[in-house]
Amino acid sequence: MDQEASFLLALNEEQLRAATHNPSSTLQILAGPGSGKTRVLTSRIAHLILNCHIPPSAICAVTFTNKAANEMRERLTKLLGKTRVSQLKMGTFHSLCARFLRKFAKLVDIPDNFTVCDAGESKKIITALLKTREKDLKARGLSLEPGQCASLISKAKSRCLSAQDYLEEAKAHMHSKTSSADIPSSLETVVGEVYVQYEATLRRNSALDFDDLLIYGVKLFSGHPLTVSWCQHILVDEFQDTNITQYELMRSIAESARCITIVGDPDQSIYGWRAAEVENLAKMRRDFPNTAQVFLEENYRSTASILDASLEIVSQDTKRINKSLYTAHPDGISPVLYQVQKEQEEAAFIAIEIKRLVAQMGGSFRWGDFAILLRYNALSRNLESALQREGIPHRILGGRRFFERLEVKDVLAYLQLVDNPAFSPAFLRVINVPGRGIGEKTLLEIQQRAEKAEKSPLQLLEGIFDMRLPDNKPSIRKKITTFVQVMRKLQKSAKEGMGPSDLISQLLDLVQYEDHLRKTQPDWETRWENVKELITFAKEVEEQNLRDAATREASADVSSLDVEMSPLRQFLQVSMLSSAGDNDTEESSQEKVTITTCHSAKGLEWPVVMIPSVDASTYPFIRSEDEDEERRLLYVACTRAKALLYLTRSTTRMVAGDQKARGLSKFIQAIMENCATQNKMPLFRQHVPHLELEDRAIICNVLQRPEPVESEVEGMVEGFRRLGREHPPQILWTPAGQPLNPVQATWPFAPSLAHAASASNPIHSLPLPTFGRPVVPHLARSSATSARSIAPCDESRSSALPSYREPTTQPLPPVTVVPASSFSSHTLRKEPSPASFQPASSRPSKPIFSSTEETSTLNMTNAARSGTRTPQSKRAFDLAVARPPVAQDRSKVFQPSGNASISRRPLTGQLPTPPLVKDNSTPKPLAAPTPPPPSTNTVAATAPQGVKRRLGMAPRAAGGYSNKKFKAPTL
DNA sequence: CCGCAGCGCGTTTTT
DNA sequence: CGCGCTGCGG
Repeated sequence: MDQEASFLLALNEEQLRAATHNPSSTLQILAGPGSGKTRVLTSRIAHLILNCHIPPSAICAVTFTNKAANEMRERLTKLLGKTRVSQLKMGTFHSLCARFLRKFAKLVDIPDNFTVCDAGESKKIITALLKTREKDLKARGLSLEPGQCASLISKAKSRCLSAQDYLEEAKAHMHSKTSSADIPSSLETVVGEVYVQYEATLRRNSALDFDDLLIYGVKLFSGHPLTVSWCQHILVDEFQDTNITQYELMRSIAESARCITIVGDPDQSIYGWRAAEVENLAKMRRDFPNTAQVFLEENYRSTASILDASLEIVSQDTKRINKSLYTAHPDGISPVLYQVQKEQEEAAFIAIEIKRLVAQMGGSFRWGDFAILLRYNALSRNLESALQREGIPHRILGGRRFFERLEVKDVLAYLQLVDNPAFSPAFLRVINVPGRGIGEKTLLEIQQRAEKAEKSPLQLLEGIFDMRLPDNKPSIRKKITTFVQVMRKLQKSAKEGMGPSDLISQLLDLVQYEDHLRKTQPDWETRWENVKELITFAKEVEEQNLRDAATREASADVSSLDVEMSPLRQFLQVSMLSSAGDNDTEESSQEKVTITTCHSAKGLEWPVVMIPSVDASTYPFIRSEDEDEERRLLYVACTRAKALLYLTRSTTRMVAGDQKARGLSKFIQAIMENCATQNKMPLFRQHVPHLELEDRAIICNVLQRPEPVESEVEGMVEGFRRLGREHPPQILWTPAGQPLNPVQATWPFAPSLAHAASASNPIHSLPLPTFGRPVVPHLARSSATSARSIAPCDESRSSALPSYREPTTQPLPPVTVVPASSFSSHTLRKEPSPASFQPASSRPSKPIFSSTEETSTLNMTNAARSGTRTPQSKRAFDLAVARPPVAQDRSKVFQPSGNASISRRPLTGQLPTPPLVKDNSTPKPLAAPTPPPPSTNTVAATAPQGVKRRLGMAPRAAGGYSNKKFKAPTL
């Protein structure tokens, strides 16, 4: 092992074993959440290159998302340097296949200018195909939705079944009278026929859909072994989410070397709906009998109480193979369950709580430390409103939403057509954009004529334009003139090598796209912004390409993949295969609360995670067929949290315009009941944690951050208190069932409409001191207690601690409604609120859209609408109701020195006796109630501004926490 | 061909 | 409630 191998020293025993396992064999790394699998994967790659002397270009690393690929690339660059990393074959299955297919298109009989067809376009094609069968189906009493049909075809492709295979399978079903689980066999035949036509359509259009990229990849690699002979080792991340085709792909790439490393966790398998096969883990061991397994069971991410609760969720699955997972981290704050009556209250709770936590952590949390994880995107509505109202900067990692917007798709369609004139989905999209008086009828005629002449629609129009072909009776030549001219101009520019960003600019100019938006779209301004955003994106891609080309040149990488691609084609491919959030590594995103789905949160982590809508219709999701997968999904979401985890729900949900009652998610209900009947300490606490010095110490310890200075905490807490925010009244879970009585008190959300509207004045938000680099006396202690610095100690791992349980919880009293927190116990007044304050610059540039594509509009007005002002004192809430004697928080285990007592113990749900239990059940107000300040200026003035701090030592590098650019969030 | 009004429907997850 | 689709009139 040479001296470059210092990276291996950072690994624990198991990680090291995984990273350095015999490179010429197959290996499965089964890694629980937060067990450092990315680190192991990158270390293994570095090991292969530095110690085993495998050339980087002979290594293939596959990730599930582009984001994961980018992160891995970043980490590897630190270990290996740019040059070597650029030579790695790295990316998602889809992007890798696309790159190889461009280069070797001829070998699998496709044109090299193929267009990647997105799901929307696929669906449109299928809709059109189904339309011709509508009557036939109806006559036979059958019905087939385009979406359903598309998904069946996609699933077939995910199993590596061609249209013919599928039809045969359908036939077999018919004869044996065994119908497939999804549909009756009579429909299956229809789907098979549509599948045949769909394939033909794609080929005619020189298009591949997402699944085709994989299928043709398999064809290429298995039919032409020379195209993968470079591969000496392939590594696959998130293996539990691969489907059969991806497995075949992996196998064909590994065909000659047979050296494979995979990382996976069956507990985190959440893509079954997309035909992922957890079975692949077993299949791999059958196909490669010498496959070794390494288990990574130590969690470095979360506090013990978060891990405990998460495991309690996932282990409800009786079929699950029990796996151990432990942490050396302290218990920390137990996960919070907070239930309210209305969805708006739930959103408001989250927004207020984020602010409260920021204050209580005295600037050690920034907005980017918070994530709100949703079951589906549409749940973001209320949250956006609430966050906007509170002036909390946030971003929606809506996945690919950006590339699905009308204006973005329009522009892309033009460019697709430039690159691939045969691609009629793009033609159909833009032929009448901007309006050229070409409607359904004209279009139909064009399509029919094109079909007859065996030409693409664009070719036909060019013929008519050049008068090589006759015009139609009502002339269409006039209508299409500008269109053809535009296309020709763009094609010429593209041929001359013009980059995509300039091409877009030229296009926008030629078709007067801004005018078109202004005329047709009510929210044309944001849409125009998006178009400009696309140009920026294009520029970034261009620059990246140039950089890559430069490093490639320097390294004389012969086996490189992307050399021959035109910048336009490159850009289109990246656009189709990446989601908006992928390249979102900008610092700006660090300053924003992240809202995203549980699915796309996979592999990510945040100090604070909040999961709303933990109700019976969402977890498991009503329409989901696989309850176990839903449970795992919640598990994945919970295990994203490092220090604090919140589950919230409202007892009613708006469905179809009116409120419907909804119960607590059964996954959580079961846990609550369990704890109650077994008289166990609840795994979820039902009041918001009041963070004390020791809590901050533990949190900062887990996050490997310096602790805040107490004066800072006091200042920010006071600032928060002055905002007068209160948590909406809580509905307590009780063992007997709930809720007893709905809350009668109306709960007006603090900022009035008037304030929300006049929010242009940002003064009312407190400009709090920025956070320098404090000297942190606890730092040494923090690192001493941090998990990583504890030497692996095997006996403690296996030895079960005495299953001792302290009878802690008194049966809960029949209180159902609890007022808000007792933190802001003064009257709500004309307190200037930061309601909806958000400087234009910090507003998300990718606008907040509703879940549906294209026609969605910015929905800011709703936020303002929902608050009704009730200038009544909320004091009653604070004073009248005593804190319920909720169970003591076992997280409050600490030693007077502030040194958290840390035991390395398996998480069994049974607790060792705490040496000292601090009762947190009657939190005191942070400060005596004071009358609200008379004016905004006072607020600003009283804020402790400009407190200068000494610069201290830099935080531990391992923590990855740099407060160089860090500004304390402004409340 | 385009814009508007009315109606019915229904809210997943992603490369 | 908001979206998309349909049918009608300019």
